[in-house]
Amino acid sequence: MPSITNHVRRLRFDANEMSQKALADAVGVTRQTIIAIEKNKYSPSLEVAFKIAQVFGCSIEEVFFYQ
Amino acid sequence: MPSITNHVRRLRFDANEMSQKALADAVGVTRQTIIAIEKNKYSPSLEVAFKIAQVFGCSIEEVFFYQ
DNA sequence: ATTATATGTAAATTATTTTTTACATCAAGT
DNA sequence: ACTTGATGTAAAAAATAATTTACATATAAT
Repeated sequence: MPSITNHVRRLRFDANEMSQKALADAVGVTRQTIIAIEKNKYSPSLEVAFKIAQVFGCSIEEVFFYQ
Repeated sequence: MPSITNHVRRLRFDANEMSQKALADAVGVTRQTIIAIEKNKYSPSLEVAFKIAQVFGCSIEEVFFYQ
């Protein structure tokens, strides 16, 4: 139960309905990792957070929200 | 060997010579975690990254650098 | 001289993140 | 009817992050 929320799913749909697998491939992780992040099962490592933000062309703070 | 560098040590000295322990306490981790991050032994979790940035009053991107 | 604070290093353990594998349902297209 | 792609769920294993503990050196202050 992480204290960090995120807009990954929203951003994924905004990004031309990008699929979980497409995002996973773009980021370089497995689909399970994307699912876990979207479902807030845990929050990602800083490296994965950077990569996700990069794929969506925004800053970490625009994707992930602390508190 | 993380592909992320950081300015934690620099920011710590800029912040009135804040000690490793003072930063660790402010962030809510142990001194070993701060040491590991400063020495680039590994990069922190997203949560710890957010807290460190918060302590220094800046964004994650001003503390941590991807690539 | 001794106390206190800051830093350095190291190693074992615990906790968390990520991968791997597997199978399920649903909808769209052929 | 069948195939394909997208999503959902689950659980074990592997990888990485973080804690705990311990001891070392150095410097500054009393």
